[in-house]
Amino acid sequence: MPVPRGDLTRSAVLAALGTSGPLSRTDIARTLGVSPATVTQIVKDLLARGLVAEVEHRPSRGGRPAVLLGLVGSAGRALGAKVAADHVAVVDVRLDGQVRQSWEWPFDAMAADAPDRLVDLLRPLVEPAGDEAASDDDAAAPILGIGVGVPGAVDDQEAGAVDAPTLGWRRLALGARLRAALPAPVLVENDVNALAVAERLYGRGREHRNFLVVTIGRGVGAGLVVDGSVYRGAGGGAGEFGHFPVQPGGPRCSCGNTGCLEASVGQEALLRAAHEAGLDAPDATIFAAAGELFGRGVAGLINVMDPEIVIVLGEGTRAWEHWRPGFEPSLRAHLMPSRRGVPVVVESWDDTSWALGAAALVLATPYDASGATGGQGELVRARLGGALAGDLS
Amino acid sequence: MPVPRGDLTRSAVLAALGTSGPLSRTDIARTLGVSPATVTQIVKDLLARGLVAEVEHRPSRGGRPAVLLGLVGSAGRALGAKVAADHVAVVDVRLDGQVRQSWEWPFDAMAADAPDRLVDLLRPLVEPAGDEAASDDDAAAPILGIGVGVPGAVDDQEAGAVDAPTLGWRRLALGARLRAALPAPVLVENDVNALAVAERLYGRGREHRNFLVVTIGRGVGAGLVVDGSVYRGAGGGAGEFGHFPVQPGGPRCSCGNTGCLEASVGQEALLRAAHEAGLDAPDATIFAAAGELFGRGVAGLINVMDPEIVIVLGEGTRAWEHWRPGFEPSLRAHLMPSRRGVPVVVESWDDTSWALGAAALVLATPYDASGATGGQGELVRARLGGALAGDLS
DNA sequence: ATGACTAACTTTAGTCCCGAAGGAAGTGCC
DNA sequence: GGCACTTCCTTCGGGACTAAAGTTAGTCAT
Repeated sequence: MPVPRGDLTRSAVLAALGTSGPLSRTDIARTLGVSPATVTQIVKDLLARGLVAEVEHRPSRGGRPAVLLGLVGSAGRALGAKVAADHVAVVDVRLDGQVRQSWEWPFDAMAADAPDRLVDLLRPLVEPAGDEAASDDDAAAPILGIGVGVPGAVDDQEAGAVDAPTLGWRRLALGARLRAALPAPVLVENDVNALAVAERLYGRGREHRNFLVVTIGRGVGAGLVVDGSVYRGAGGGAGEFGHFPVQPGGPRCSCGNTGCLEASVGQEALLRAAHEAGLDAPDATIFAAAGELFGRGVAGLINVMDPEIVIVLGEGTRAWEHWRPGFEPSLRAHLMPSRRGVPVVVESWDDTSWALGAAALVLATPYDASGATGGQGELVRARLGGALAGDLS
Repeated sequence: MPVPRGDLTRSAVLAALGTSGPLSRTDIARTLGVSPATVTQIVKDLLARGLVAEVEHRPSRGGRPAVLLGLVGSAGRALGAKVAADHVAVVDVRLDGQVRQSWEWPFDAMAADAPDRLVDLLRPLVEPAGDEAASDDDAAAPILGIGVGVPGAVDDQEAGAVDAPTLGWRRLALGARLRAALPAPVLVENDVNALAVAERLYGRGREHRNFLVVTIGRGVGAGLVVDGSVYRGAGGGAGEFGHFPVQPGGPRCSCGNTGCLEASVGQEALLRAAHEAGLDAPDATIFAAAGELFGRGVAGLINVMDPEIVIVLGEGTRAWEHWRPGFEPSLRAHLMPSRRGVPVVVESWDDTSWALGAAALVLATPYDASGATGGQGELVRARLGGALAGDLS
């Protein structure tokens, strides 16, 4: 069923290589649903530009052996920044997803000049001091763009206007501010959605077109991946799982309502519960109660979204053994029968994960067919295409 | 941002005309994001086939007047059938959405030969007795296909395997059975999803690409429209809103769990509550409690999906004045601040609505770019394209 | 080795759609 | 009427992708 997809095929080829490891031309044609002829053409161009390379020859099983193609990791890199209320984490990632370097700085998001401070942090990374630039081979790789993950709703990636109550940001045009001050495309997105993109590119999501990413930590969030791409909703607010009403008459939430999931199982809620019980840290009882609510919420989400898999991430997963006893039974008890088989996996987590997600926004752009990234996405693509071998038209 | 869409552009043109009334060629080009040149080409072909016609000339406002194009309603028709536990409702609908005729028959879905009985009901409609065939001009219009809406999950429209506990159907290959016995393409789909398609084609959904359809009646359901098309989930089960856990420790549901929305606010639950209170019919108190739960559930859905609008449908809406007092305050109390503006509209409802939704499955097929309808969709398209003017290739 | 077979590519002729430029059909002003 | 102006539509050359038919490079039996 040939469904042409415009100039995006070139990006799709990069996507296939970026997400599914080395592939032969025929593999690519098959996975993209594109004709082998087209792949030949496009690969010819990509080889000339130095974006892909012939990696090895897969031994034949009775036919001409396949030539495996791979992305040239050093052909580009991206910066990813995760903005939290009190700090900023940044990573520098190669095109193939390998982390080159990471940083973390204290940051006061509430400050009036927070956007300018963010620029101050990022600018040196985009324009390294000329002297030490040559110290690393990869440093020569062009920066394709900067991804910024924020804990809030972003109206669209093009405009980059952020509503993030926990950062004290209200309709802040972060995208425009950063773009004006930094010499690279900037993509701003909700932090959980960014994680979902990363998961789709490099994680379990590679094998699934419909899945959910759920995070626990300071807040509670969800990323909805629908037909292979992240669903942003009408106003970029899809996946606001933190304000799922799970507890009638529950505690008041920062959003003003009562009974929100986040108000009961967010980090702050757990600490408050511990404090009220006269403890230093949440104990098993507190975690069990939180796990019970979280399990019910996730079950509701699974029932209504019918995903192939659910991936649990976030700082909270470090204490997962405490969550599990409450979570598992509650989840199973509220899943409808036909959803019982949906795997809910908890993945490992480290401090750079959020920032890596933000970087994935940029690295996924060449592969993005939905056009959600708008003009900035075009810029990223242009940098990737033009930077190495110049204009080969 | 030109994104070619393959041979589907022809379908997209029909879609635009079918959903947005008469349009000029330029209008079509604009709404589809396609070049005027392409529209000219395609329209030329469609005119030759008799699928569209030049309707009138829109007076100019200082330029060449636009020639408005419209669908030729009599170019095709579709049957839509809604299967319920105790009856089947069927409609015969023209290409432009106008209902030609409707029927309703008692039906025992639990019977072992239910699929055969359904065939018996539908066959005469597809193969009308030759004598009276000429009585109606439209009867000459080819039947493009038969849409069947069922209250359950359908794995995919191509296979048409149905899981519908309320009908006693478990992995019933309804699609295959009907296709083997009826001389027309058959599309089987969840009834609420079918309604969502109809709403997208003919209702409020015309102006929205992201919205929710929520139904109340015997059961509770939801249809999720994401980026313009109905999201079916991994196993066709997306939108199973009836098993949203809203009431910890609530009544036991037919699915085996407790606290499901449907177990508290479905028709049966309301009648039982009335009976337990010694009443003939649910009173204000019962409706208020149900409305409260329903409002909370809908709020959760809105918070997590971020739709542009929510449309409430189903038999239950006939008694909406009883639901509202419980529903409205609960909904507003649980919506997060940035969702307060999302309109929740209750639409009028009549007995043919479900069946009309099923018919919309077929009528939307020519417009469907997602490929969800598979081979049957191709057949529908072939009938539409080939039937009138023959093969013009 | 020599062919039979298989699978991975490549070439070729053709289709679909686009951008750019131009023709067509009106209004409004002199 | 004549001329500018606006908007709608069409024609034309070109790029992207395809299907179908080759070509290449291996394995496997004889």
